[in-house]
Amino acid sequence: MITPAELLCARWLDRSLFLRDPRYVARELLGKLLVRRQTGEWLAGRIVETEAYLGKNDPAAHAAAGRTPRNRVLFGPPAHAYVYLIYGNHYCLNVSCLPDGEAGCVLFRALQPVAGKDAMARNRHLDLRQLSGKRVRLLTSGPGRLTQAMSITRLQDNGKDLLSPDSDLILLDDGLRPKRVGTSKRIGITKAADAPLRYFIAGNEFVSGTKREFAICDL
DNA sequence: TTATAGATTGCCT
DNA sequence: GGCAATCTATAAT
Repeated sequence: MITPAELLCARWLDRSLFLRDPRYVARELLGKLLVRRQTGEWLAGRIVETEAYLGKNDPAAHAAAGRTPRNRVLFGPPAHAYVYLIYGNHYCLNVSCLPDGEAGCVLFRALQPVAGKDAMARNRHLDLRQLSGKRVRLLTSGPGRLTQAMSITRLQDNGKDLLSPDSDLILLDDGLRPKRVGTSKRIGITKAADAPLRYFIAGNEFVSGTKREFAICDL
């Protein structure tokens, strides 16, 4: 866990990072902080697992079908939140990449809680006292879990600039760098299922889908 | 207008 | 490991 003072010292990310290819951004975001600034308490999680979704050449990407009302954020300026409902139950959070007009994004698949754990547990309707050992993973391990923990919804958050000082949902860098990064196929998709576009901090207990095959990336 | 699949999760055996 | 829950974008009538 990190203190509110430490969070205030964390740096903003440079928007130019998000102009780059989602595969690069997905790796670069590992170790960074996703922060919900709400009155009373800040919630923050370290990004430990991501997936890259490309443009029209990636059949698994929402952008593959071209611009629609749902995916318009993907075609907009970089570093904005793309939030959508999946399976009628869960929200997924992505950040847009590449210049305005070009689609591409990174999906946030898992966070390690670093601040506001109590609020996260409340948002998840879980009792923190019962989350001993490996069960803490239930807080933020998985794309639907982390959005619920951070109370991210399409109505509230879709289209928000994640680098704006006015935003209540932002990305920060506290200087931590992952020691080892793993890569594997993306999880839960049927099209382009073999592309190795998932990235995670190797060994981190909040990473989802651990029993699958992976390789260690060069940093 | 109706049908279907989906970047998931949680509860069941 | 199997499968229901629950909504909606998109495809098929």
